[in-house]
Amino acid sequence: MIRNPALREVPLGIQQKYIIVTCNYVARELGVTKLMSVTAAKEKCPQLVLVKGEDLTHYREISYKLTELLMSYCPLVERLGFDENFMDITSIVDRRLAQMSETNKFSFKGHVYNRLNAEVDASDHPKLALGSEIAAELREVIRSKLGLTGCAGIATNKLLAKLVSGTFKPNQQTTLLPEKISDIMGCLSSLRKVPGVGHQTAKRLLALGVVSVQDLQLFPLNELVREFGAPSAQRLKNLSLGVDDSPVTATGAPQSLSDEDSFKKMSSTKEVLEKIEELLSSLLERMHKDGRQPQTFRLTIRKYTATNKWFSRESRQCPIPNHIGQKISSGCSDDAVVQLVPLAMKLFHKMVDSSAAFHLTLINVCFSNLQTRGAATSGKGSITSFFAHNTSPRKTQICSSQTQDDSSQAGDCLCTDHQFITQDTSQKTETMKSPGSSGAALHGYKRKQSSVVAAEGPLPLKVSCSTARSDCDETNSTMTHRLPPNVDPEVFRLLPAEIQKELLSPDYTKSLTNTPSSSVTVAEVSHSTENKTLLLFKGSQKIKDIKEAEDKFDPSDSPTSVNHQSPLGQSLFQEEDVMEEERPSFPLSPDCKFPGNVDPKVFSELPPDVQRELQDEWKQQRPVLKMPSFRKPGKSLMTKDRKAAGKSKQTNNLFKYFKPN
DNA sequence: CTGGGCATCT
DNA sequence: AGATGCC
Repeated sequence: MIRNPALREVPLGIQQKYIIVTCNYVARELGVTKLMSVTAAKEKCPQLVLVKGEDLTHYREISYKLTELLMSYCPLVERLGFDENFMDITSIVDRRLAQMSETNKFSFKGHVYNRLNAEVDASDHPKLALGSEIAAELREVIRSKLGLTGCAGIATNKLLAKLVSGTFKPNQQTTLLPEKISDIMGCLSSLRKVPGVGHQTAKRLLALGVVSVQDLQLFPLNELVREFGAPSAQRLKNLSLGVDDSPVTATGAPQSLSDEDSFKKMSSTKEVLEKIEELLSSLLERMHKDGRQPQTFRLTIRKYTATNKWFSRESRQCPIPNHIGQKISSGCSDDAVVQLVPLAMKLFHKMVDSSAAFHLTLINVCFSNLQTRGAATSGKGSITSFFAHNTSPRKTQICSSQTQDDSSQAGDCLCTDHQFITQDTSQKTETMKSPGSSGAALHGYKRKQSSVVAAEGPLPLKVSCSTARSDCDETNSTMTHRLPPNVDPEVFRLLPAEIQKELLSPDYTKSLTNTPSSSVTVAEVSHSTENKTLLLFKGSQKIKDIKEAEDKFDPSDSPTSVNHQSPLGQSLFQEEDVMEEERPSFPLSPDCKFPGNVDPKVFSELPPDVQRELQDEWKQQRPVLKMPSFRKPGKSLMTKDRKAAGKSKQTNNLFKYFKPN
């Protein structure tokens, strides 16, 4: 509808193959629903206008624009699919609350679940009331800047925000008060309505006699544990009660890019090869725009079988040799296709015996293990990053609102190269996710290399972070006393700050297993307040021509200008700062022996065994410094620890050089 | 029971 | 690498 405003007034369906994947509200009023077959939809609504939607490019672009817009007001934005975003706006709420004078009056914007707005005393729920105001403001910004409308839910956790967001459907918002939690949970017509309870889970619950949400609320936990295991059992039970302690975690840039196509039948290798070429060339284009370098390639297929009709996909994956990876990120797409096709076919033949008949109904190509070029092979904990010329090792960053022993309430620390600007200079920012997700550049900024390489464990002290140097000083002066027993303090002091900090992180000090895995924890983000306010934006149908929207907002305005005018006030990002490219300041070495950012001189001075490890890694034979897929804060620490312990052999040997002889 | 993505857990 | 879940 944005691309063709005339479509706004007609019943419109978006078609992928034989399915209407979604449709506008005009069509819905005429009986068209999502996921309806094209024939059924045409029957119901002969005037239905169809637009092909297999190519997601436009949707993806708008989707990320929206996420980035939200992120400019608050970095804690978590994407859920292309059209939903969770936001933890606690910090904005608290700031407003603090700035508010006694005389200010509260009021809820939009609906309040199961209450008549007029009867609600907003001062009973000041934070949620402010949340509803912020939601209204954000929705207005989204409308004026992007031309999108949508719903929002305001509640005390993600589950509830999501559930309540849909209560008043097109383009409205609803706030859920704590005293209405049981109402909204009890109203759910089936367990399947609970986000997190999918088909399989619902089936298993049904086998236990659990049908409704109420059944689950009352079902004995120990029996649930028997079926699902303790963590899942507790999670399910919590969900049924409207309890959800999962934090909003900044999604950052995607961890994989893929492209796929489905079809009725494909049965020759020639067709397969051509399809793979086609998919690869479009995927490579996206990959190039992303700027990161994939380390892994995966091919997925779906075979037609009578018994296993439509589901069950199988896949094979392999590492991408470095010389090919370079071509991908440098934009030699044609070369890359040529090099990748044989790789893909190899994987294909691992799954399909082409001497016999076969019948495929889907092919998917995927790049994953995406590495930012500045960070070389192993973002955090990487030795390799310290070989870069001209680029000081990146600052670690972290930080949460309110760690346990953070004495100054507003003094949360952030360490990044781009400083995020806030009006309140004492207030810094939040956890970002991965190397490469540099705030404003989640998607498609070519060679937008984040300077954030490492996120690290919670340090129970403040770390000043304006420069690497002061970082280092601070570390030296305040932390050496916590060294593990087998570490020589002399050696320690000579290390770069990042390594120092990592050695001091709980993973090291606890187990000495030398894991490079990061240990950002859940706690900082989610335990910060008792009354977390979360927003969910859902759906978006457009109301205005995008051109109109741009007219309304002076296009010459820098993106920041709206922030100055907006009552939301302080954007955390100074656009110039964010957009400013950090040029890869090291040239790509013509010498293929080393990755482009490795100084041969430094390399030659390394101990032979470390040299060998690194070379092995570069050759992709033995990923000694295999980058742990970045762990989001907030997931099971158990899992992380187990992984770390189990993988200690694969991590680098740096640690042994600290044992004093 | 169809469609093109994504993520997380095992 | 598969299963599951979300949009």
